[in-house]
Amino acid sequence: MENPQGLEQAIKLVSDTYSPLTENTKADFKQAAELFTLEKSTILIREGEHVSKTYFIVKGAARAFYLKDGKDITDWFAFENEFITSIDGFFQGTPSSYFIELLEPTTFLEISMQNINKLCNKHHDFDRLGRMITTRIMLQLRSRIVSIQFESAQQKYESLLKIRPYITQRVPLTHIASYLGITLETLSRIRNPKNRI
Amino acid sequence: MENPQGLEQAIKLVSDTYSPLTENTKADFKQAAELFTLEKSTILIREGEHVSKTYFIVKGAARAFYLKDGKDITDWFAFENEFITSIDGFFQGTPSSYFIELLEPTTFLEISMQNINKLCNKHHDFDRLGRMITTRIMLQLRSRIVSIQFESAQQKYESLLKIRPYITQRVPLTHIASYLGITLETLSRIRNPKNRI
DNA sequence: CGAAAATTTGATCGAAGTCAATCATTGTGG
DNA sequence: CCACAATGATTGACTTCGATCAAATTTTCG
Repeated sequence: MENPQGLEQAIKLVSDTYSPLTENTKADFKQAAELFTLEKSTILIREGEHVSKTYFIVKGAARAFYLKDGKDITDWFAFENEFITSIDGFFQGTPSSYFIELLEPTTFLEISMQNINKLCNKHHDFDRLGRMITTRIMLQLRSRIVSIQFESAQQKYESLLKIRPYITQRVPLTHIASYLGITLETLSRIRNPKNRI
Repeated sequence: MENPQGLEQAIKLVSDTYSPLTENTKADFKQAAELFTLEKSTILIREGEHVSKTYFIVKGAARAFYLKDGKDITDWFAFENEFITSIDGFFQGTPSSYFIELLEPTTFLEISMQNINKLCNKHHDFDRLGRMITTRIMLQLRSRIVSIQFESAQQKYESLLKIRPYITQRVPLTHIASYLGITLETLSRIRNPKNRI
């Protein structure tokens, strides 16, 4: 609760981006959430932990990653106006298989599942907001599957650049490579114009 | 509306499977939905069409597929107690990139987006139901991405069998192969125990 | 029963992985 | 404030999994 003004603005952002909330709901939302600013590389969630919170990025960036045979695999990026959490832990109540890490100094809104449930029960429009958020994520996941499934490494990279043109300026290539399901070496070759036919 | 009893049971199934509905909401739901039984191979949605309806499978099976360079790619299966529609067309209002086809003689509940919106506006618990359904699909999509991303053809097939042990009895291998993002030939070799190391 | 559809099997090829070494950039402590 | 360690990215040689092309075989169903 570093800055109540900022929190109000963050809530307005959520409401404007996903689904409008009444002033009444926003007021309760404000009581239920907190705003933080933390430095780059901060780990918000660790593998194996119980996950009770989700994060909405106001300014900055974060990623979700997991370890597969010791290798760091990025599964999700979140930038301004997007949510991030350990999706399995948060929604299924199971221990997190993900880490959530800040990629930049980041200001974010934090809210617990418990408070979300309270708000959902009290306010129809907050439940609606939840539906809109999950719907949007569902659609993002779907198009990612289509992309992964039948695109070459090159095409996958280009598809990502279309959705997130700025990503290479903000995120190390290693994370982009593992997100795309290709190796760092392959990504490097793709990006090198000398290797074009 | 072949069988009003069946429709009532279908609605109970939805409510029991995803999120409880009050009797009042169920009554309105009943007015807004219809029950159909259609034969195998019926196409419910075609590519390019405007999509206004979603389907809940009571008995039977369906798949969503799209054409990529003329090839038939299965993107989604739905069996008993699951929903299916053209996810992009239905949620984004864009022309469908999918076909929806029945894989067996199938009894299903049909409801339009217009009626869903009406029910969502009128009943908080119906909005909640929508949130639960999209949340579940979101989680399914997530674990599918993990599976596609870093599993071998063999592992992907085994992962699918874990979730849907009966699938090979109900669905042609061609569709399973394209769903897994592998060729029919590779799937055939995987399934042949002679090819095991 | 016979045609069409579905599946299996075989031979070959290529995109991307692995392993390994080098080069570049960043940031921290002496 | 520079040095040098650590991290990040590039390049090269070789390998492999699964795709492709082609044909045979099995199953399904009118």
